[in-house]
Amino acid sequence: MITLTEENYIKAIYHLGKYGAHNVSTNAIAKEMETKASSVTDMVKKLSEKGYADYKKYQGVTLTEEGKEIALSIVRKHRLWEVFLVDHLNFSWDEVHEVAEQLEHIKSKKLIEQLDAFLGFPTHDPHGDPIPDKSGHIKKIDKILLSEAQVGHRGICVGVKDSSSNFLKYLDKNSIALGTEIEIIHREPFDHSITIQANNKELIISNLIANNLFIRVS
Amino acid sequence: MITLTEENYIKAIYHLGKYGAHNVSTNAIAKEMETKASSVTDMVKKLSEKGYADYKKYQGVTLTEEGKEIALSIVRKHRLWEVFLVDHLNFSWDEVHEVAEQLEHIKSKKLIEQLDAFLGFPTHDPHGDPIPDKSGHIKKIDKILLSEAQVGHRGICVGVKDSSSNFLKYLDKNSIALGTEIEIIHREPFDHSITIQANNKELIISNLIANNLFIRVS
DNA sequence: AATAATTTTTAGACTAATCTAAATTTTATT
DNA sequence: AATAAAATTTAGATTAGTCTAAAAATTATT
Repeated sequence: MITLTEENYIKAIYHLGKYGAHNVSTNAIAKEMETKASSVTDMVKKLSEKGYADYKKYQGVTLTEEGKEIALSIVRKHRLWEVFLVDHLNFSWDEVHEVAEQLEHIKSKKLIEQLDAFLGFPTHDPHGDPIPDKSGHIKKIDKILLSEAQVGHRGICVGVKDSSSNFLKYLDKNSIALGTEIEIIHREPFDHSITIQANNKELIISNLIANNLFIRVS
Repeated sequence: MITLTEENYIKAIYHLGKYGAHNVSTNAIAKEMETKASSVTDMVKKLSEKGYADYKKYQGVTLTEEGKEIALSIVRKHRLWEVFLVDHLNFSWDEVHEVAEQLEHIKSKKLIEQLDAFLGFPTHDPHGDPIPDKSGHIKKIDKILLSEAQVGHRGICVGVKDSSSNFLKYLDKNSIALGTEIEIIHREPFDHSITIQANNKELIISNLIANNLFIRVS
């Protein structure tokens, strides 16, 4: 049987290793999990013994196929619950994370499949992140960061990279949501801030903001 | 902070102490929790130190007001989730318990209040058990066990005492559900089995069955 | 009232997960 | 290549919850 703590470590390793298949470092996991490196060492040894991860001393860790499957099932549950909270329980996109962190550990195959059906088999969560299907497959859409878009181009907002409450509240305040049409009017060479047109209004956003907003160019 | 295990002990003490305010014995808790008496002793000491229970050596344990509040909030969550599973996720009443046991520990005030509203503020769960309101108040209905009903009387089924899967499946098989009209035709003196009329059919049920079905006499 | 049976508690050990502090290994810098 | 800095691991302790086996208290029976 897999414990809640093991699940959380597997999820952390998955998220840290997502881009590029390189080994995830002990310190990186410790930072992500807000724990100490020594605790991480103990746990990755255990995950390795149980067959969820490959670990060699001082060399970092990667997930095995079994580990990845577990990670994807947790991600799937997390994102489906987020959709439920936003679509049916009046949560806003900056409120869902904490609760979904708890709900993602509920174990019941029937529950999650019925929930999926109840929600209409959504493909993306409220932050635009893709929801793995029953067999763990993720449908990728070609999105780019707003900071990488060229002046003159237009696209629609399809996701956020950072989903911290502060960032999401900033977007709400400026009427930027998933589906919002955005045109890049001007990029300021000095600070890389960007002037965009959205909701028929011009808005200047900092490079940091632009670096955390995904659009699909149309 | 209260742990998951503490919550489960509090819930067990609540359920065992529900009828009559007498002290709950160590052995009774051990049986309910499927654990050893020595573990129970340790835990009730801890609950007592934390202010959730009153405990005196060899004398059993009762919940404090704070303990009762916690118990009621867990019961409320459990039963609301059961309604959700049955009403919206196609679970049958014999499948909900295990999953609700997990969901009842999710901590989020907003979640449970929004869920309550989403479900239309239900007053009873799929087994006919009352759902405590936000402030822990339970609305009691006057129900009696079918085994206590008099021959000739009629009523509607409003709850089950046992909610084990086997019992609930028996009821399904015999088309008895919450809301079913039942008339007591005959009681057999020898084994206390009862002949009832339900769904326009006569049915003989054992005393054990009759002892686990609640009706409201009409 | 004494003894037997049952219940409950205590003592001590175990596992999972964590931590601090020290030791070791790897990586970076001179 | 030697040394300094950073990252990682080990050793040993701690907490929550559990267990077995033995001791103590309560309850039942003669």
